[in-house]
This record gives sequence, structure tokens and C-alpha cells, in this order.
Amino acid sequence: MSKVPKISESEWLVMKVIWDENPVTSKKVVEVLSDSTQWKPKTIKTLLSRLVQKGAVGHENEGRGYLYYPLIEETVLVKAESRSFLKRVFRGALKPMIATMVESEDLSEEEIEDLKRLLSKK
Amino acid sequence: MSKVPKISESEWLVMKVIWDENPVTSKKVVEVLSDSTQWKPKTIKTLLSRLVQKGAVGHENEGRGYLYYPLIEETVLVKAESRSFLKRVFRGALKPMIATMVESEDLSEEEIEDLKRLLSKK
DNA sequence: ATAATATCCCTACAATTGTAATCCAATTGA
DNA sequence: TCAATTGGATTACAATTGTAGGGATATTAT
Repeated sequence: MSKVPKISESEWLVMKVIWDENPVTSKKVVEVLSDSTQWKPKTIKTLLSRLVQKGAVGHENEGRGYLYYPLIEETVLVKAESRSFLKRVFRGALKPMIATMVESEDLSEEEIEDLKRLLSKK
Repeated sequence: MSKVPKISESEWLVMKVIWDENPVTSKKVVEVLSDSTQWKPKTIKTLLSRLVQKGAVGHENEGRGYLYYPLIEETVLVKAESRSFLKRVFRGALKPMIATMVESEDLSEEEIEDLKRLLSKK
């Protein structure tokens, strides 16, 4: 049944880099995240190790270090998180959730059309 | 600017009871949550205290105990959480989020119609 | 060849979270 | 009236999280 590990807020940022750059060295992860965070390289290494421990990330040798790659697909984690969020915040009710989001965030004309089309297909 | 406090997973369950039953005694909160969780009354008391500390809940005297009431509106907390979720999991992109949710959750005919109408109004 | 550097592994340490138990005062039931 | 119960305050304690530092080792620059 392969449980999905819990990924913390900070770990999510690291996962995103790993999904985007797959496979990737820690050096590269540090580079990418140094743009969007204030984290010290050591902090990023710690997060990487924790993700490995959690089974979310794997690695193979590449010279002196590792090449990291995801062991969990982004879509799988995204779905698990979405479901948990939906349950926690909206008591599981999808419609109010979408309504809230659509009200409070911005959508372009085109996106609205796309979504309507998507709904029609259901 | 009144920052929105961070409410943990378990605390959310308590908040929902407080919003629903506002105002409410701890006894009542315990009653309601005993149906949906395995928590001991003491655990629920702890969560209540933490919510008070965080400024999410207030109380006034009522006999030997307190009457608890929310200090933060549900919509405010819901919006804050939604935004943070959207950013963390979907990199802030609303359309993919809705697409994912619509794909993986169930919506009735009617809900789909409602949503289309809602989108049309935007 | 040495010194500087980069990687990993291990350790650190406070705050938050989950999950209560203990202690004390007030209330209530016998 | 005296004991049992209940509610709140305080304390507990391990796991997770945020945020690194230190040490060992390999690599690279001089």
C-alpha cells in the first residue's frame, strides 16, 4: 500500500527542486534554493538527508558526492496533500473550496474558460 | 495588520467545533470531539489552552469554567491556509490546483453546474 | 605535496506538535 | 459534611521541524 511520507513545508521546497532538476547534485539544489531562500548550505543538506530518510528521495554515487532523484512522484504527493488539506480546512467539501479559491485568487479570462471546459467534460 | 496564527492539524478540529458551537464550554467541545477522535478529555483541554495562548480563541467566565469563543473568523483562517497551501503545493498556480482537485475528487452534476455558473460570473 | 574546499555523516538545540498526567480549587452528590 | 468529580493550570515527554555547526574525507588548486 506504500504510504506517502509526510513532507514538511521546508522539505517541499527541496522536493520541488528535485522534481524539476531530476537527477540533481546537492550543489545544484543549494544553488537553486539560494535564490529563493536564506538557507545556509548546511540547512539544505539537512533537508536532503531527511528526505532520504523518509524515503522520498534516493541517491546514487556520482564522483565525490551523490546524484539525488525523487522516489515519489510529484502528482502522488500533490494528491495526498490536496486531499488532506481539503479535509482539514474545508471538511472535505470540494465545491466550497473551489468557490473560495476562485473568489480570492485571480484568474485570467482564458483560465476561466479552460476551467469551464474542464468542468464540462466531467 | 493582525497576523493569523498558525493552527496545527489537531487544533483545526477544535477550531471547527468552536466555530460551529460558538460560544461553547470545554465540556461540549469534549463531547463533540469524542465522537470523531480518540482523544482523551485532557488532550482536548490542552488543545483549547494552546488555542487561547495563540490568540485564536478567547473565553469568559461561566460558572466554574469558561465559555470559549473564536477570536478569528473561519473565513480568515481558511483563506490564509488556502493561500499557503496553494503556494506550497501548486507553486501558487490556481488553475492546476483546481484541475487536480476536480479530476481526483467527486463532484455531482449539480455542483459542476454551480461551479460553472460561479466561473461565468467572474 | 599541502592547503583550501566541498561533501557527507553526525550532532545540536529550541520551538511546535501530539498526546496526555498531575495538582489544585470549586462544585456537587451521598 | 465529606468524598468524588470536574475544570483549569502546570508539567511531561517523545517526535518533528527549522536551522544550522563540527568532523572526517576526498578532491582540487597552488
